[in-house]
Amino acid sequence: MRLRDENKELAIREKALEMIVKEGFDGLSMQKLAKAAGVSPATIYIYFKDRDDLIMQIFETENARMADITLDGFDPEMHFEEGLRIQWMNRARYCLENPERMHFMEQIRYSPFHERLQGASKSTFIHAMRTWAQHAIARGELVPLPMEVYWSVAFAPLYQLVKFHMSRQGLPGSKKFTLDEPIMNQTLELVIKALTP
Amino acid sequence: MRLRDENKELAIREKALEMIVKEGFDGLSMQKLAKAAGVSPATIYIYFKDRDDLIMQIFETENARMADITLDGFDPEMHFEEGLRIQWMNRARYCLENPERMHFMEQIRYSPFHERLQGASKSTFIHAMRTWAQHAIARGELVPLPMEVYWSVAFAPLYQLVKFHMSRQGLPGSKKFTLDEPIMNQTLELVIKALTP
DNA sequence: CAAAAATAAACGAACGTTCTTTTATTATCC
DNA sequence: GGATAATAAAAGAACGTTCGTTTATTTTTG
Repeated sequence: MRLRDENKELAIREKALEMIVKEGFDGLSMQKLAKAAGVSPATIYIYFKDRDDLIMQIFETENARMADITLDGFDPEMHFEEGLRIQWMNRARYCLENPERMHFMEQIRYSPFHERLQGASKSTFIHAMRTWAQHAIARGELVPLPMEVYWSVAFAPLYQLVKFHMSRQGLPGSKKFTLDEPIMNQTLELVIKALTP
Repeated sequence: MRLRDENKELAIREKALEMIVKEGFDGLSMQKLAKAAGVSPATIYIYFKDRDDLIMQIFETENARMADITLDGFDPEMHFEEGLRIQWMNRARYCLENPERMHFMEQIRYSPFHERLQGASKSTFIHAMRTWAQHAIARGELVPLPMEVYWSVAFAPLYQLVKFHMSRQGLPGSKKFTLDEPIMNQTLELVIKALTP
């Protein structure tokens, strides 16, 4: 029996992600992907059921990677401000060090694929975030809010900053925008001001 | 000479938008679109140069519509809080009344199409926003900030709320989330707290 | 009737996927 | 321990279909 060459699967995954980011979903064709990854089209179907399965599997992998990085050094028992700061740093690190993967995730998130994947998301991650917020509220470090309101204020500004950074031009008419640590801290202070009693 | 039937062009645009929202970019085929719009495939090419041109023209139209609604009742000379409140209401109104169009815009915004369209965006809109913010800073109603930081805190939370609303489920594990006026005001208050001195 | 809109039909190219064959690797046997 | 059978990976070529677009023709209307 012949063993699978895991480099092949990896090459397929990486090239597929790259093609989607560069050319969008209609830019990902199985034959072009096979050529780019240096395999036969049929080989792709050894590792993945079909085109959709390929895309979904890549998404799952990236989702897990993102969750891992986000929770690095984080503890749900942390004080609110410390936890928020760690999460911002972790998320920013992921986004800035993996711009291509980040772009892929966003493209999925706003495509019809996403609703097919909603249920599969890691609930342990969400659970950790939820208990952390609840503890912070109980300790009086965070104003009591519906989770969605809290989440929107706490993290959406960060992702908007990342988007400005990745578009390499900020708002039209501005000079180029770079998301550095002073900018991030400045924004984080505003968010903390909004969320602490 | 025969005149163009503007209903045909409209039908093409509407059906194209609908198909992209429902099935993504690879779900938009010219032949299926022609059938859906009740015209011949060749007719589409009377109104649009090619597939890309069709998508871009729809985007331009929707962009203009969005900017119009956003600026409804808005004046760059307004006080900061009043201006922000009007903009939030306008944007929310657009998003909630046109979920399909909103979804289309987001799909474009996160696709490779978007970078081809960056330059074409309405600069009068951005200009109005910029002078409004600058006046507010001069009057001491708004803390001085880089435009990107300000924008991220001022509007990103609203769009995140809209996204929760449109996904019809909020955060995993929560009950269904509906963006109503109390929720919006509550979030807006937090944002104002962050941005005012 | 002139001219542009609108169509039906067709073009080659590219699509996702599969069929058939070959290649590489492990386990088995003498 | 070398030959060989067994098996799955991998490849190449091809499948029928659908793609975006165009051509040739007809229909409509100023």
